[in-house]
Amino acid sequence: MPSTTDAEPGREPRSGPRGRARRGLPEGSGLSSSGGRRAPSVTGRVFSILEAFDGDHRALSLTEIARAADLPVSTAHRLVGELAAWGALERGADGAYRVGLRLWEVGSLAPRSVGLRERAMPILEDLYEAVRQNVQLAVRDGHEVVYVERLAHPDAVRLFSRVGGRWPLHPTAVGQVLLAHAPAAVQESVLAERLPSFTPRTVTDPVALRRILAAVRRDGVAVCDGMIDLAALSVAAPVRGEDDSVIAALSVVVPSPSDGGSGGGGIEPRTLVPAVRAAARGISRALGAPTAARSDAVTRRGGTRP
Amino acid sequence: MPSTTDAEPGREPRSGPRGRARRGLPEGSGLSSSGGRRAPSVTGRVFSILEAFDGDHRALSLTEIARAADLPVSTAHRLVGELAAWGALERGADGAYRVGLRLWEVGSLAPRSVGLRERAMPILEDLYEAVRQNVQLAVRDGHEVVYVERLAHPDAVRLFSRVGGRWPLHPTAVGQVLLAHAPAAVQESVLAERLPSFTPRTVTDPVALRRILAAVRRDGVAVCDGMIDLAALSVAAPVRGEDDSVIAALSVVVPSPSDGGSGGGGIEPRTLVPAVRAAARGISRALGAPTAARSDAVTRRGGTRP
DNA sequence: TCCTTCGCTTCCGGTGAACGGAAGTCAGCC
DNA sequence: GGCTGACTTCCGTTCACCGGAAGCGAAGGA
Repeated sequence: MPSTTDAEPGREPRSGPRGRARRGLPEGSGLSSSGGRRAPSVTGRVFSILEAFDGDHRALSLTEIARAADLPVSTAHRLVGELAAWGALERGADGAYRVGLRLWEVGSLAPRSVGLRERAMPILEDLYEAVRQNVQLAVRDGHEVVYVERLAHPDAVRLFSRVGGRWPLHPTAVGQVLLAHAPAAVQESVLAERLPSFTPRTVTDPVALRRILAAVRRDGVAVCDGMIDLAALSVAAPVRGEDDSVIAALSVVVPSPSDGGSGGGGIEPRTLVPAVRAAARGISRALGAPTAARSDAVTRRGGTRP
Repeated sequence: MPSTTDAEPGREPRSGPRGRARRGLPEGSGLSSSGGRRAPSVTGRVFSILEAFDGDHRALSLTEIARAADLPVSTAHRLVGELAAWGALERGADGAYRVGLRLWEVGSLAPRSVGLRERAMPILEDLYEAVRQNVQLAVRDGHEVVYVERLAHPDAVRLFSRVGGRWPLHPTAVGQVLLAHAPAAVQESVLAERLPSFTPRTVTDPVALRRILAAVRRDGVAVCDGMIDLAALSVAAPVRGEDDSVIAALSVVVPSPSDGGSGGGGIEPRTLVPAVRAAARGISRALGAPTAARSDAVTRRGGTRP
């Protein structure tokens, strides 16, 4: 039994705040030179070096890497040297290390991001042209959404998310779509967590969330108003794969009408629903989803090509 | 002296055909159980596993990985297990391994690809809207171009390149631009190689190529007609960074007018030059390039937004 | 049904790759 | 000139890694 894929243990919730050692939690405060556990494989150390980089830390010195990865400098030096020799890291003229092109190349073979992206792109383009706002494509990984693609108009609402970035599932429209169609075990496990709140409008109550998820399944769209940022409202719809399961979600983010300030010339969110739904079906069809193919005539955009 | 970045040793030219062992070359043929050299670090083995994946091999079984990476199955099994546990690889329901989302995430922190891409995207979009053909953004790595982004219209010429893919410098317009502005050492070293030919029109003669590079520097554009694919013509211009050095190249690919067949309703390539040049300057400006900023008024695209 | 094949997984003893403290080097700064 | 902080090199010890071999289980053929 090849197994593994489905049950998914939720992949350790994205290690704590950076800089904090990644050992256990046993405070103790002591240097713990003997007690502390550690995943002591070379591979593990390499990973912890890679994890030292994130959206806010794209360039790190050797010492910073060593500190973030909780490794002795000399060890970090050796490993970083190997990583840089292969091209996983690159060293700038300033001596700082950055993620290298080679690593990006391999990463760009990931079917769940780039593979998906390639097929979705033309349709995302069209949707973007139509709304001239933020258009996002995301997948679920464990208990989080990972943004795979994003087209952003310079004048559109500024978002907190980022291509390659992660967010919790419950306060984002894409997350709600993905959660609503996730295996029951995942849903329960998310609902059992204490969910973080970002604005007064963030829904964190399990009962309320459960109701929302049911609505999302019923309507085929999720609408999130000001749950992460009071100024933004997003509308998302599910993207289905060959086996008709939901593998991604598509969203448009516009200024929130309920946000007093900026939203002035905003679009009425209701009008976005058909466009988002149609685009999501379009992508599903491009991926070979059975149900999307059925209503072909209806969903087809623009004129037929001669 | 932090060094390293510039001299660039050309990074071992993308290991041979896959499946071929990666040991030295000493044919010998023998099992070489004792003689054979090998880069025997764990990190190196991990890399050779990652290298087993490429555009034509996005899903591999354990045995295939072991064969491609030239590792004993049991060793591959252990390492692949660690990679999968972290998320660098993912195992599908079919038991095959694919590149994982986590690796893609880290890769998407690479400043030379995604960082560049993020700033270039809006301008690429506009150019794409204008020409409705293939628009590409690429950087140089050693003696190759690496394609960082690509917008392709469904009806445009089908290209051989791929986001995340590599090609030699000399037969591509982006490559010629990047080579023309590369450090002298790199240029000489490329010109000294025996350059592969792809079509009858591929320029491989060092003298001719040198002339082309000079023209590219003079004109600020490269035009490549049918050097990789007789049906395609591409026009490229340089993108400059903060220090005014060329860090990327932008191109538009259209059907070749000299190609008898399809090119029918093609665009006259000459007309593309200003658009490509303007877009490249636009990106340079967005990146903070000094020369691009200067002629701001001239390069500014479209009307000012109210 | 039994046998073979093939791919994956597990086990385990020997060993050399990796570890990391310590010392050396180099800038920048007081 | 001495100090600080970051990076690099050295080297003896040790334990993580290696990989052959055996065990499994599914698929296919007789």
